[in-house]
Amino acid sequence: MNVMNASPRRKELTRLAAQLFVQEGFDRTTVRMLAQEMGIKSGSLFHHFRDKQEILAAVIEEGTENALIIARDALARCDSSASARLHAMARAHLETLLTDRNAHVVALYEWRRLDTEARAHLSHLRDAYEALWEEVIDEALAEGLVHGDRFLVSRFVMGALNWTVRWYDPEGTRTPDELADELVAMITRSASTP
Amino acid sequence: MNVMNASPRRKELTRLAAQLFVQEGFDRTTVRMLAQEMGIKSGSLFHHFRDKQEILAAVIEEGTENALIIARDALARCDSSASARLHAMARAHLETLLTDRNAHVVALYEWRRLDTEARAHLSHLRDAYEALWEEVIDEALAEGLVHGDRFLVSRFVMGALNWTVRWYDPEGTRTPDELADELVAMITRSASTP
DNA sequence: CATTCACACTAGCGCTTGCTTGGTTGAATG
DNA sequence: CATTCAACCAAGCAAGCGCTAGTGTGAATG
Repeated sequence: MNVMNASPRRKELTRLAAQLFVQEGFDRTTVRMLAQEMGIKSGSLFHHFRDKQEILAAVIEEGTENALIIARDALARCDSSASARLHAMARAHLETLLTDRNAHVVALYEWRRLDTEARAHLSHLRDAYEALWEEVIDEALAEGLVHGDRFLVSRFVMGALNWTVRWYDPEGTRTPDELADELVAMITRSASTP
Repeated sequence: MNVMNASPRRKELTRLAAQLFVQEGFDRTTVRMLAQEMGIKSGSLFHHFRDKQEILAAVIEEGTENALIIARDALARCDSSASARLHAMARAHLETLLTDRNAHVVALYEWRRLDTEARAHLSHLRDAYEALWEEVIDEALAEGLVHGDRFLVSRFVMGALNWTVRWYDPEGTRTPDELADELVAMITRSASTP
């Protein structure tokens, strides 16, 4: 069994697992289905993962780590104005959500299937990500770009963005960036949409 | 087996099932757990419901029907201004979401576990509800209360509201009505929060 | 050339699952 | 008082579940 997530084989298996978990749900995805999708027999699966739970944890960990990296990167390379940072954060959020879609859908829907230890570990990652949001929201509040309670605003914004996985059509006319900008415009006083 | 949802016994069983589905998730809730919670044996369950799927459908149907009733009622009894109707709709949404919480959490999380027929039937109910929202949003757009695309705005608003089931604490200081008003204020140009 | 190692296989154990079957109640109905 | 009927129970079947044990590879390592 591999301990690190780093093994390239394991990373590929994790990606496949994410896809199946989205299609069928975690509980309905059997180890035999996972194995078949991976082109191996069900027993061989446990060479890469201790148990089924660990596959779920690997999927969610991957997704959340990617989200953190992309968000930090976006914030680092953008303008330092509150508006620019707000736009960058919203765009980064949708970018991860919609490109790394499978992993995030799993994280949103199957979080409760994690056992206590995995949940504790992954909570830290998620908290780090949410802290980024609250930071950016704080700056927007300070500049009067948006109004309201910092906690509430960040929850509302993340809710609106996360909900997109339910209805957004990548084949449609709107790009994720446009979507993000529209949301920011909606909660921002100065912007206008003719 | 009862065909109608109307049997009082069945309604009570549905309520209990909703609670268990929230605690454990649909797939992890066994018919034996359901039966025990209901104070009967597992076999007796199938006198009330054709199969496990039908219990899930009953839970979601109940919740969605209630949401429709409450929303229509709220719209009927409120002022006819776009602002009043927007507030009423948001408040109604959170009221159902948080009082009939179990059923709605199940609807949000376990929708995909429904089979094709049940999903088709319940989709109509849900569409009727969402149509109410788009109507109210349309009026708000027409009066210049909010700006943007009708489709996008309604999705963003519903996302922000539905997301509350993940973090809202009924024991906390904020009432659902305050929450709803805060969200409306956030997307509304004229309001201000000192 | 011997050893190790990652990776895969076969076979199946022990348990739980949703659901069925056939029968028993106790109250309401004609 | 015979009949009906919703509601329940006891017992269990067939299928599927996660996971384990033991073994076989071919490539890399010493």
